[in-house]
Amino acid sequence: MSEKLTMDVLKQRLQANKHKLTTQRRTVLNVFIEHPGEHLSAEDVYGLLREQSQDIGLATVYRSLDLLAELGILQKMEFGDGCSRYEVGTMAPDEHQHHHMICLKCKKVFEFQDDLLDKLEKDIFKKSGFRIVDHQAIFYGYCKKCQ
Amino acid sequence: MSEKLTMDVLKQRLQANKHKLTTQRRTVLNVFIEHPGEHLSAEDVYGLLREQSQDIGLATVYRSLDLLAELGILQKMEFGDGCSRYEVGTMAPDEHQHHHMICLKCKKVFEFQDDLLDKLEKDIFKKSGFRIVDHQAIFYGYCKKCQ
DNA sequence: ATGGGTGCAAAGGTTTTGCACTCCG
DNA sequence: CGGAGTGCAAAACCTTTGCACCCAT
Repeated sequence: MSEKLTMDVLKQRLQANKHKLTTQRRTVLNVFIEHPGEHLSAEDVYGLLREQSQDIGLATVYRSLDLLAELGILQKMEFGDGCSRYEVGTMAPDEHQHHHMICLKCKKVFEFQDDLLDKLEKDIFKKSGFRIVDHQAIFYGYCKKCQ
Repeated sequence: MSEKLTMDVLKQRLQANKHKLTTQRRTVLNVFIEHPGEHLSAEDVYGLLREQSQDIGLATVYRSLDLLAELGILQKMEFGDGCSRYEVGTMAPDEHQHHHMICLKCKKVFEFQDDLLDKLEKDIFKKSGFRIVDHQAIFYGYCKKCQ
């Protein structure tokens, strides 16, 4: 069962880990709530906040993204474009995952729902004893329009 | 059928793409032949070459790695540790893939043979029309020793 | 011989860090 | 209040680039 992402979740997880609920952390999370399904870099978040005339330092954006990822609220990912990107995580650990597909021509990011990787993870544990807690899968190719 | 990685493969692929076979490119490839199964960064390769008293510039290492990846000889990957890493690719495009598992405690990289992702790729194409040509899957967790 | 390749150093881009100041709990 | 969090600028990285020189073809 998925828990919806709200400011309460943030507050709750911050407190549980003895962190403070600051304006900046709330503002950063809010950007992700306002931009569902996007894969934002630190610079993206910083830019969006400055557009909203929100006063925040770039270093704080980096620190907030790190923390939110650590708390499991955001998921960090590398698309190989030179910067880390973040999106709202699945809140629930055993939920179906979505994977990312990047079109090599138009550079757009597509998503695909799937639970095949769950099966693969169980396989890996059975055969090697490696216990997986997270994963990242990126597929490169050509989207319907570009191929 | 897999083609073994040799200097001949390098020579052949360079010529096919109108590039020159230089000492530096041979030396870089040689590092990977001497270090099978490792995931080397540009700095790693540079360091290993300097240990061997091979005279090469860091920029050239970067350029060679880029080129070798472009030629399909090396595979570029991001483990999220701040730099790109490379390893010898599968030479054959439709061969079984191996995935990477990174232990969050000891930071070691483990590998796992599997062809489940082939199935997933076919699935994706069928359902979304996205044609996949490459992928990267990384699993984070705890290895047998560390959990 | 000639143009691609190299080495060096400088520049570029992303992320981290030191430190004084701020403000949440 | 006190210490975690912030902002700023500097530093730390990784990677790319400009340019003069070199050397495979």
